[in-house]
Amino acid sequence: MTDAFHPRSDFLATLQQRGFIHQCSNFEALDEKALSGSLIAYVGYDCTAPSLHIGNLVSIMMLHWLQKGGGKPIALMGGGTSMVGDPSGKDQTRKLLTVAQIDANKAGIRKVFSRFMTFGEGGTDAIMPDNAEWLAKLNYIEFLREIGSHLSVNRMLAMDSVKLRLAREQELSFLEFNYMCLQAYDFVELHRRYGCTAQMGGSDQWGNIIQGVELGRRLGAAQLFALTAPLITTASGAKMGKTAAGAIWLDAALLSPYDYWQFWRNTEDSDVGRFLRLFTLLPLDEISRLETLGGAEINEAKKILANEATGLLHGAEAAQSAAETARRTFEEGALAESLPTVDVPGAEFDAGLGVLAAFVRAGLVASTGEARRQIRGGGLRVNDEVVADERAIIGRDALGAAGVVKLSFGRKKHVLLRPN
RNA sequence: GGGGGAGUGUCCCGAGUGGCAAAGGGGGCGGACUGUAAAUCCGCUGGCUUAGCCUUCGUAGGUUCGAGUCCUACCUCCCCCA
Repeated sequence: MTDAFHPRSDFLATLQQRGFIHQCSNFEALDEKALSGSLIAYVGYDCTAPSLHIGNLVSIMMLHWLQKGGGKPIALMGGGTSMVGDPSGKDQTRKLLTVAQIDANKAGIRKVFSRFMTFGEGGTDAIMPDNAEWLAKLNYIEFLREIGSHLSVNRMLAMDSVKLRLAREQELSFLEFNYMCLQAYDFVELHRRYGCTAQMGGSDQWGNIIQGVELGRRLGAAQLFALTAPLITTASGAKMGKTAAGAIWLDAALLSPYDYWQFWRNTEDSDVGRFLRLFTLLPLDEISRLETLGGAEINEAKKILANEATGLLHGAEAAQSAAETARRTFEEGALAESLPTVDVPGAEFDAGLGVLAAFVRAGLVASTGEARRQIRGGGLRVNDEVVADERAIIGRDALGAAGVVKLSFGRKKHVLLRPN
């Protein structure tokens, strides 16, 4: 739908060229608004996990480009909506979170944003309100009269998120059903408070966002806009960032910069160009050059992707250090001391540490049973030697010059064990 | 309120008739091949002090040498009737 339209505003032009746009409620009018330089737009983030993950990165980048294009980004914390839980795209009701959990999650989530946009009091400075500010003190009857009277149940029942649940005969509680009402109200409230006129999000949010747009119109507010990004999958169709180890978290405490760098380094060939456009700030002509690299040369493009993406999130220094660790580990086969390290009491080394326990201790495998299986499959190595005997003992003699033992799980996951 | 059906390995789907650590997928992980890619092929995919032991089939009891499988009660969900 967007190919035919050529936005005049920097903001939309950039988003379009970089592949951020899936749907827009009114492309021309939004472009007009952005061109006038007064576009204020928001993305909502629920506090359902201790950190945001890579799936949230697309919308964060949208906020970044918004600010760069002269707009004002609002990163809305869903402290209030997290009390309810968004049923979109889910088959089952999510467990209700406690207030304490939500607060803890919120604390983990908010710190990411300052890396992607500038916060402050100025006209295009980003702000970060929390919808608990207005949702928590809502009066039920008042809400029903003021807002509920403008929301159509017929309309909501027709929404995909609801229709799918009903069609599959899966429970949809009244609580969850209200989520979209609250999100619609958020949009209107942000317009009242800050003059926000656009809401952005993933394509799964389209229905919820449109509810807000329509509510705004019925309440006689100014025209509101919906702008969604496509669901990002890998070329092989998998959802981004889903690995057995868990989600690709944006918080360094949950996923080290090194592992984050590795995630990007392992991008599929056919995704490199698309990901460079979405997840880095590199100029487009540079990206087109990089994506024409073929064969093994595309590895260079992947390194640049990893450097840029990691640099954005964790800083250039962390990115460089991750790149260096990877270079030594993979290209030289040398022992890089900056690999993730686990300390083990020296006494255990003196006594001799069983391989099985050692790998569990390093966090590379989940149980001794798994360690055993991996040994049978040839997947574990100590100091680059394949472990053949599950009864093997790691003692002080295994410590190399650097005073550490290198444990490897597969080709790519390495941990250093250090006695202390 | 009456009648019928369903809940299986804590990733998901899903066989399962008294001998079951439980078929088969998907997903994931590992190995081979490569370029730290994809595709392909192979292996693994409850826990432990692993010739063995322990814990799993909605929950709690019961029958039996032995129960995912049979019986009873309960919980949850779905369908039909009211």
